[in-house]
Amino acid sequence: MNTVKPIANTLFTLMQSYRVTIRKAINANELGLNAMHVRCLHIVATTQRCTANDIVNQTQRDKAQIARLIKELITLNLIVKCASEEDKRRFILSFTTQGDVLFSKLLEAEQQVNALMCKNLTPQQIKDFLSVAAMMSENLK
Amino acid sequence: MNTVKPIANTLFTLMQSYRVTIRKAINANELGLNAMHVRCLHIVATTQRCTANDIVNQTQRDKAQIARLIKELITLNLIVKCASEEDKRRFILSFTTQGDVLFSKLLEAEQQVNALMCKNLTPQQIKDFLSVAAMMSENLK
DNA sequence: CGATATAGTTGATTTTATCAACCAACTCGC
DNA sequence: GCGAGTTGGTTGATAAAATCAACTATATCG
Repeated sequence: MNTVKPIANTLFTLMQSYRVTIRKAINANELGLNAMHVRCLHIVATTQRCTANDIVNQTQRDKAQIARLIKELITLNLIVKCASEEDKRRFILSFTTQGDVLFSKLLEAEQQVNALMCKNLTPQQIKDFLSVAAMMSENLK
Repeated sequence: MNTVKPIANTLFTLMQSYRVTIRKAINANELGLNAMHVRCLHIVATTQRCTANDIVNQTQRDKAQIARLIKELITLNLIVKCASEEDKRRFILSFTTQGDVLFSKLLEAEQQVNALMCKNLTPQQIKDFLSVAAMMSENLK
């Protein structure tokens, strides 16, 4: 029986270590944040006038799940929603001051983990790595 | 607000594409197999005299979850368990003929996806990619 | 030999995700 | 302008996945 170890195993191991390290760094357990919460925060941070629908589209997840995640983030006082002037059905999501603080902490943790990951690697190695990964991703579309 | 895009995003996108492509290739939905089933199959295939406890240790998951996954794989007639002679508490897991067939199909699908991922990349690029990934993983330990 | 540890099983519960239905607001063709 | 169809978001119900807890049989060790 062929037991060749595919590329995915290597990447899986890497992503698993990454997740564990980040969660520890932002105290995710105590804050009650899971991976999807974090992904939502990233999207709120990077999408102009972010709506629930933007998150649905970018995560390819169910509307109900996203609505619940948003509600939880609002309850945690990390984001607020205000009515859109252009379309009364939609709400614009933005960070609270507390949310800003937490997201900054998250970014800092991510950058520290990035730096740790890249120890003993040259900028060229990292650049090559990223471009290969991007091409692989593109090859799968 | 700093919105630097970390390495993890690139990898996340790649892993997501990989998962979707593999699942399609082995008809995971029809077979009722999820990612954890597949991981268990991989571990059964690569671990001599594999026991439930081996899977628990390698996946760092709860005993109950692994027991249930194993039970499901047995129900699907993909694996069997027989008593260990050395220790009456444990069972040795192995593939059925049908399980062999499915796992071969899984490996083939993985190799095809690997090949697709690596299109237009040189062996050296892939080798570098893997060694960088492995070093990153090692850096996070 | 008895206390403690371990492998596996199962019940109960929690967490996460999905399906379904709904309402308000918007769009578009007539 | 109007009505049928579409869209954005909410909530109930349900399914799937994961975790916690308790247990029994077996093994280990002082």
